[in-house]
Amino acid sequence: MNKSISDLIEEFIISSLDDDDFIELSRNDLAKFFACVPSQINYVLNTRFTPNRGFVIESQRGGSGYIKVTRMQNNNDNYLKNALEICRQPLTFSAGNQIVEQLRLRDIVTEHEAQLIKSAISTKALFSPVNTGNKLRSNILSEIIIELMKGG
Amino acid sequence: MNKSISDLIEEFIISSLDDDDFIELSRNDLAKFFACVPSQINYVLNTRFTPNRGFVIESQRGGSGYIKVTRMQNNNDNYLKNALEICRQPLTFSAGNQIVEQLRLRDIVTEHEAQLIKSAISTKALFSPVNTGNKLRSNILSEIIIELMKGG
DNA sequence: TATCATCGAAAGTCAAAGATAGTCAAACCA
DNA sequence: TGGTTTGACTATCTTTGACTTTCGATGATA
Repeated sequence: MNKSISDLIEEFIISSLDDDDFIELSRNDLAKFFACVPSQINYVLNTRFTPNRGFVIESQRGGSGYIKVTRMQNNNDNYLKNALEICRQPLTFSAGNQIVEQLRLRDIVTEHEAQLIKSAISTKALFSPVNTGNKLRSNILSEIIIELMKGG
Repeated sequence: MNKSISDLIEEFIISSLDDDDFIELSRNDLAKFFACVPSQINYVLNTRFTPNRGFVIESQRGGSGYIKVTRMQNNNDNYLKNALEICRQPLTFSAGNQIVEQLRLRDIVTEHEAQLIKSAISTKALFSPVNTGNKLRSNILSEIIIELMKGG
């Protein structure tokens, strides 16, 4: 089989993950190493290192920027996979809550964590006349903080 | 990870705050020590030693000028009230994150909880072409589940 | 001696330049 | 025809430097 550059880049990243659960790369260096354009690194990450396949990508731009690839440890958990699938559809408050309760029952989250998540997805948190991302964020954080104020 | 000069300056200041609740520095001396221009010190202070992160900066110009960095230590109840106040305004991702980091620093939430909250208010979670509440809810839950899949 | 002008030594501001990474669509190829 | 490759354009974070503001010290003068 003739491997594409993308295949080689994929292999390189996967073998780098042998030792640790995550690696940090420089997009530009990696592109130079494989003699490709930098955006091809993004292509590989977007097509092969998805949450579905058990990876999480984080990055930072600017001076001393980086791309961090993390291998998930729990991505084989069938319930989580399933829940993620369900979350591709819109969820009512009640449906969302049921998922959170399942997470709790299976001990994937603590009681406290479950409460926080419920606050984050409560109708009140997600309601806003002006639905800008930033306003939603402050709404959600407000509800979480109110939950935290309950003490514990 | 390749640290930027700004990262190093941040670390230096934070470790200087290990012993005391405040330090006084000379902007010029610090700049010389890190072989950078003086205004880079301001950059670090403005981006990393913000009130949201729990620091107060005072300074004096002129002959015997100085910069004083103080670590805030009001109690957690006050902090929560204060944070709730801040949340009445829209928050950028970075501003939201700083609040979550404070919650962590003050041991109001665990590391795991902090990660979950960050997922909930991430740009990706709050982005949706159709900003209905239900769609947002499933977005947020997706990001949280992906975070849970990372394991730990 | 009291006051005031001046000067030098800080720190502050802000915008441009530099260094990364991200997006997206066209072109390419198997 | 669908997955790859490319590159132009964009977004974000850092570094730099020219210009501004403030403060204390010093010296001149009434």
